[in-house]
Amino acid sequence: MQHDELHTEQIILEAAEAEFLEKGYGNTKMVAIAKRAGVSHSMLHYYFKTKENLFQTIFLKKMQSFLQLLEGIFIRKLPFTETVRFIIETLFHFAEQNPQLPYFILNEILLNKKNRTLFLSIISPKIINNFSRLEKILINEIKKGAVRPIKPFDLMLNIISLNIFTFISLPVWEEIFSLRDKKMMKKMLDERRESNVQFVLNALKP
Amino acid sequence: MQHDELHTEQIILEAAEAEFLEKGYGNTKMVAIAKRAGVSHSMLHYYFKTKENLFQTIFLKKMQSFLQLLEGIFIRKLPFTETVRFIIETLFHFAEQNPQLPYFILNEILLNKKNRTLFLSIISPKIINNFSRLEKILINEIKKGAVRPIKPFDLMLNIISLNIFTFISLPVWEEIFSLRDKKMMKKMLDERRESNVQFVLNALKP
DNA sequence: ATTATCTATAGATCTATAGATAATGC
DNA sequence: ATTATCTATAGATCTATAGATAATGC
Repeated sequence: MQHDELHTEQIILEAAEAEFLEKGYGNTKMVAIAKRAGVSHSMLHYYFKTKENLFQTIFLKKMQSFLQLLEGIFIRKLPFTETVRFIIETLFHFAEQNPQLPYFILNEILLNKKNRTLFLSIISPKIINNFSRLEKILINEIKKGAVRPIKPFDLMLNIISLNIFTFISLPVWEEIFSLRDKKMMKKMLDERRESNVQFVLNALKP
Repeated sequence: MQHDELHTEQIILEAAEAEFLEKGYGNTKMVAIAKRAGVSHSMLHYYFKTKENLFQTIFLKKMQSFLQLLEGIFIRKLPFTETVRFIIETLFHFAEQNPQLPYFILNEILLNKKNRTLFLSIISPKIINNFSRLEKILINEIKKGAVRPIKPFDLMLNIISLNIFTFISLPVWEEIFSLRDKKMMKKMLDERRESNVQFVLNALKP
């Protein structure tokens, strides 16, 4: 039975990820994860000791993919307008590929102060450098008169709000517009992404 | 002891509201509500039968105040620019007065399909009329060339995103910027509100 | 007699573990 | 001998109720 170890551990992780992302920590039950994984629930404790532990594994993994996004979002050295477009499109694309992630992370860091502190301690160092670089470029553009005066923090929060909130509230729009069709959904999201880019770029015109 | 009825029921409601808004349905425990209210937890069942029932009372009450916001947000007949400003400021002010509410309602309608359907069935009729009126005004402004072409839904979702997400993510900014001081917080929010107005108005310029 | 309140506890559910069993590796 | 897995169950927690008690109104 030894060859099954990796396999079992893996399907537990996948089931746990699905459950935690759907329902959040408090509403997720170990028995439900076990059922979804198709193993006895004692297996979860065999591999991960406690629920808290299993959750941490998932949460850290998800923060990791969030970090990768942050790495990628600032790297390119493009003209200002293109930088803004690139940030929005990258953020939007990430959320599209991981539609449950924004709400999951938000939910856990809002409900649990420990998670919030952990999240911030991991995210902050990555943010600070990149953000201050963006800040410089922005201030420079404003000085040149190419961009309307706006606080860097406001611009950043606006971009995050416009893109993340679209996905957080997606289940509501799905219900309102009966977006059962994947094709329809894709079209709606493509339009929404471009709308966000245009909205922000226009808002920045002097 | 009869004269205490209203009083006890009231303090239970207040405690329940505080707990549900802080932690959400699943993470709120009846014993915790009872403790907060300073009564025996059997009192909660005496007045409200079940947890589900107590929650519904709170949820409906909160949707009611949300409905009142919707009533107020569209009434004024103002020039387009002033209408947009009024909508943003009213929405922002409401969220400022009820900082936990956006996340609470969002959370419950995302996690529970029954709540979502209930929410939509109550909200929709109020929205549809007002929204189609705003739609007409917007299309007219676009025709006149006074406003850049944008889909009414996008504009609406953008306004909601920019204002609601500010408050949903507030606990994070509080921790990052150590906004313990109420005065500092107020100043930050005042600036944020005006920034949102300017951002949207500028984004709408042709 | 009715109403409000508390204590005690039933019954359900959930996390976690003990102990038995089966399979593989030495 | 070690590892993986299951069943059974302990122990904690949570919702809900039964039944006793005290206070007020008739």
